[in-house]
Amino acid sequence: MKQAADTKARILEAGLQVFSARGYRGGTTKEIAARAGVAEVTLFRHFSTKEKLFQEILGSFSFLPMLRQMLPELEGKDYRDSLLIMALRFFEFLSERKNLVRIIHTEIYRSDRINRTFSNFINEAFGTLAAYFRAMRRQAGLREFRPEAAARVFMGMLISNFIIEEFLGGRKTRRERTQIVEELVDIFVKGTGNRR
Amino acid sequence: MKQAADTKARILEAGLQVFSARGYRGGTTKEIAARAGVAEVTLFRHFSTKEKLFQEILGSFSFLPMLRQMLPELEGKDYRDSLLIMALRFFEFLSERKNLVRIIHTEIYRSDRINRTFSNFINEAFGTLAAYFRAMRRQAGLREFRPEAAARVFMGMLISNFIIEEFLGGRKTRRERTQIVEELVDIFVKGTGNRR
DNA sequence: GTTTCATGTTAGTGTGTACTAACTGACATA
DNA sequence: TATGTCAGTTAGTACACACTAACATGAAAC
Repeated sequence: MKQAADTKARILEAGLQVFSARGYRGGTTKEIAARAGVAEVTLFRHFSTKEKLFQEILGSFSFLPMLRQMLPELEGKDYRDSLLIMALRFFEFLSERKNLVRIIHTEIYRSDRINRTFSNFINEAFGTLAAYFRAMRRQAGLREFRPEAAARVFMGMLISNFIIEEFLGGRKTRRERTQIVEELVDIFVKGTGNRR
Repeated sequence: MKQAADTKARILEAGLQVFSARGYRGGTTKEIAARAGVAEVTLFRHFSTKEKLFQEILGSFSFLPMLRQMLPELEGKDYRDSLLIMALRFFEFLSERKNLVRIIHTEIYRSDRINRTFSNFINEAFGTLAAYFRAMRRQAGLREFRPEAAARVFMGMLISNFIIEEFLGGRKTRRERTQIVEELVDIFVKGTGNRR
């Protein structure tokens, strides 16, 4: 039974990789099983259908808990520093879940479930971030701007730059990536901050 | 022969819709033919393979000519006004090609050709925009910032917000959309501009 | 009126793929 | 020793899908 759990985990990991590389339709149970080092029939013993396997893989994506946990930690910190930390952690979060991000990115129109999940995720993240900006605007005396708009700009520039860096651009070192994120954040901070 | 061209166009349009809704693998020649109102065999008379049809559909995407044409028109205009015009036109451009954008968005990892095409597009657009920012920085006396970073932030916030609005969010009126874009641009202008 | 051209109809072929059935073997536990 | 669990092997089913062959039809061009 310990072994069974292990096998299941290997299949999930293999599924993640294969679906990420080939999409849901393109990823065959045969290839997934091969990559997991099990017989195809074993895959079906753990997951009754391909769809079930897919759903289970998706279950692990959520950024919100991390965001919620991060916000209190930032209390008292400088506005720019806070944003930089958030941005870097967000980038890291996405990096660690690259394969999952790619699946969501490509399957989002075809799967109602992904679509709903992701819409909720986006809306909650926007809401939470907007609340943060609203608080900071009072507290740190920022410019006049709609917090919702700021949340959109912030997340938007991060997500799309992550995707471009990660999936389209050439490999970057950690150092280079930090530098890019820093520049993005700086422009944003000047766009919403008061002085400096 | 006039009729033949017309039939071909209908197949291309149907292909665009079907591939957009179901992806390349998910879009069947049967469904495309049905939507175009032709027999499946007619589709294969016009396009020897499904792949050829797909490639021909993709051929029509390019933003760069439009960007190049737009830049001279903006000469002499206010920095903020210029950016707002560019942003709105870009949004409109994407809206008009919604289906194509969706295809690129989802097929980009699976098709080398799309990947190359799109990488070039992004790099050229970044380059052109960066040149614009470099010129403006001198001319309009903007803050110190790396033009490449500015180009990234600008395109990034627009693209990702377009995708979120268009494919995930609820329907928006033209007025609301303009408002959102305006807010994004404002933050960006404050982030890079000198005063105001 | 005959030929040509674009398309339709019907009936396939070959292949890939999700999923199943039936049986076998290895190992752990009681 | 007996039993239950987990996985492998082999062989298969059913279906969807890209693509083809052969012949028919209707309209326009000559």
